[in-house]
Amino acid sequence: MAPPLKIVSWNINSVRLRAPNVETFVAAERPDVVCLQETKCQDGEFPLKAFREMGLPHVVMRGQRGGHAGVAIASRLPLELVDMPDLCREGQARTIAARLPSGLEVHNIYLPAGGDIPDPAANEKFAHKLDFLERLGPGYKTLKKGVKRILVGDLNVAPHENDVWSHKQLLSIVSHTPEETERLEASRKAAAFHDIARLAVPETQKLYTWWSYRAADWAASNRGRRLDHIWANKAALEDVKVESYRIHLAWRGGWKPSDHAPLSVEVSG
DNA sequence: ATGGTTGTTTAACAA
Repeated sequence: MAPPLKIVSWNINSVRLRAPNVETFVAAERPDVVCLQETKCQDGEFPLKAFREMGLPHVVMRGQRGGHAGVAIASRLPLELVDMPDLCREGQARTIAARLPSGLEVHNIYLPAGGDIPDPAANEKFAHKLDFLERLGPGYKTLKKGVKRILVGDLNVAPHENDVWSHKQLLSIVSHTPEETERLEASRKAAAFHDIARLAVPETQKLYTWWSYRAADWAASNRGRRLDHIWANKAALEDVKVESYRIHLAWRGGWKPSDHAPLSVEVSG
């Protein structure tokens, strides 16, 4: 039987600065596919050589000018770009998808953070975030059925009560408002995706993937949020078995860490 | 209740 396929999602917050972090992570965890968000570099600036040396020579990427956003998929196996739904009305570099030799599609999304004020009338960035969330469900509904798809990324929404350190205190904080959490769940269900984290870990258990840089001691205060996600559709779950789901906390610490920890899922079959 | 940090690109902006 073939060994499991290990897929990672990581908001790296500048891939040029943190290529060494990716390198130590890849050496320790040996993932087959690494999906990155907030690469913050244009395509010509991507550290391809470092990824080749990590054993991830196949890279598809989408960067933009100005040092914002940017997504990439790096893989041990060959990748073939596939079309994605049009989710970003601003045309930013927030989505990329590729097909593996097995036919499994990996979709990588960096959803807008949405600014600080949770009011679409007062905050254009929040309006954009809600629009992106609303496009997600219908966008995926139009894609061909029966294709195995795994969707990963920094979706910048913590949907459940135990996806944040304090449900009550975060209800009016962007990332956990009902406007966002309801849209995310509605879109996920409309697109027939399953939330791998909550298949693997009961909803009663706290799960975080992001901790603010602004805390004096992020681990001690542990005021985290689960902003990063791994979803799988029915076709994928019928074909493969989820062997593990992990949040790699160690990489939130160490040398110049991203404010997001990497997530991994192993699928076999 | 407020401010706290980081990265990119150059004083401001996004997160």
